[in-house]
Amino acid sequence: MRERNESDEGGLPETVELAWGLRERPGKGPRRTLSLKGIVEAAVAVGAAEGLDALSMSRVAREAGASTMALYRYVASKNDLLALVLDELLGEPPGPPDPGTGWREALRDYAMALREVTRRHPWALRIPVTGPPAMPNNVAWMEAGLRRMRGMGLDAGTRLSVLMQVTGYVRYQSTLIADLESAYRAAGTSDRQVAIDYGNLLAALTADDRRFPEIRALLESKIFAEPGDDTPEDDFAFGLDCLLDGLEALVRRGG
Amino acid sequence: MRERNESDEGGLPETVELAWGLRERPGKGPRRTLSLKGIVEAAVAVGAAEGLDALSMSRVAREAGASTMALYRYVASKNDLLALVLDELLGEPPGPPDPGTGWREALRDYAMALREVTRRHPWALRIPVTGPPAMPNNVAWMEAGLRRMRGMGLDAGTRLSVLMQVTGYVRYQSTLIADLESAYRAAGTSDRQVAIDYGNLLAALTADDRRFPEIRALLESKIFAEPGDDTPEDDFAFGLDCLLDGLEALVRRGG
DNA sequence: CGTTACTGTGTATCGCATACGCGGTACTGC
DNA sequence: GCAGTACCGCGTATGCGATACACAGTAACG
Repeated sequence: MRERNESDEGGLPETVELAWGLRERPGKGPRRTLSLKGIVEAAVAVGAAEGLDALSMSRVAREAGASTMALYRYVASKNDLLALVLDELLGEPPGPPDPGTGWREALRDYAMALREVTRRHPWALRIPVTGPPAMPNNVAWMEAGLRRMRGMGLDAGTRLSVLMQVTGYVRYQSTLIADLESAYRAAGTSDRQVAIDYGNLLAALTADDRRFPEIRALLESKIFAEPGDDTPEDDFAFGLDCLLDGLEALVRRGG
Repeated sequence: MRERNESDEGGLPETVELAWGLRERPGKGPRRTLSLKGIVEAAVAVGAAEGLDALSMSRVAREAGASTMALYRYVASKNDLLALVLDELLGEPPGPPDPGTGWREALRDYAMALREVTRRHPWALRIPVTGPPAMPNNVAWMEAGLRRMRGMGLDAGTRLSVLMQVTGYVRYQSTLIADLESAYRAAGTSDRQVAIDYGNLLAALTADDRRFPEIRALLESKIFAEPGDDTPEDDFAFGLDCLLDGLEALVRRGG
């Protein structure tokens, strides 16, 4: 028989409990002047304004109007803070689609919503993800994703697998796009110029080199020099549809 | 009219030139006691033995038998060294498949080869990738990938897009698997135990919570408690085949 | 043989995460 | 009321990280 409250279910990781709002304060000591929420928001503000590299404990503390060490009364480590930041940025998942929406459209919409999140916070893509989803919003997104896969007729394991595939696709593509954009932000040139530069780089490296016929053919097709009207978002959607085609084959095959 | 040699084609990034073996030494000063290759190998050894966190400049220098600062005579920054490490680990791409092999099998084999690389060096997955492929082995893998897509009848832009999709899939899945394995290596338990633990965690968090019907259904299916015979590698292959199905639809549609 | 460019290295700077201990505070049980 | 106690915010200290810089030695060049 345990004397503690139910929030104290054996050995949940501290940060997880904090994020879910379990673990209450025994109102013993002085009143707290900060709040976990405020700290996380300060961290988000720093990251958004100055990037992940600038997101140090001291910088966050300054933003929150406290000393560096005060933060450690609220989070166990910087990694934990970053995990909380990720969940904060994720926000709430989109609500369920209109009834009657097919799974394909529903999943596509889900991916687009996730893409929107990563577009708004590209810097956060560099935060390493350590484990399976355990934070509130993350779990809520998981729930929402599973919800949208109802009509697919897949068993539990497959559903999880497919969901991770969609999530992974969005994450990876978003990272690529973010890299591209930061590249031309850094160079101060246009995105087209970055493509042209990369084309020139490849051309210089593979010049007169018989080992790279495919790449040379690529270069001759001028896709770097004369990028079409495709935006990165078009590419994103293209790959997504391709992925969904694969899922459709899976469903047709009956799981 | 330029007096420098051809290796000095205007403004290639220094590290890129170094990796490709352009840029020769004007044999002025004392003989070098180290080599770029040796340093990269030392870095790889450290990473493999002690993980990415332990891979510091001083640690690598000790491994290479030199002082910390000596390394900076060979690489411009730690980031550059990491880029070289990545290319070293990548190694040479697999040769072309047997003639007559269909694109699907060829691409599948390509993905499996890449998966094999990431399996051997899971720690390296945490090295952030900064830009498009420019290092020798990386470009060679790109060439090899494009080569295997010949029969697909896609235009240049689409081919690149598809190749990134395959690469991204392998990278992401490998990262997930590596995280899983490091989790149970850290916990000292079995992989099954990690799944069980995660299931319990989810169960505790979503207990009696009407917001998470799908997750509770998932838990009731016992996939965490009684993992089937699926290994992570099976999951990997499953998702890959799914992705290839999507590409097949693309090809059938005619690009 | 001086000049020059390059070598490896020691030292120094600066920022980082975080352990630790202090003086103060507000609830608890009496 | 009042002592005890558990918690607050913070200053300080530690140790490690990347890397700028200056130095003394060395080898080719003129």
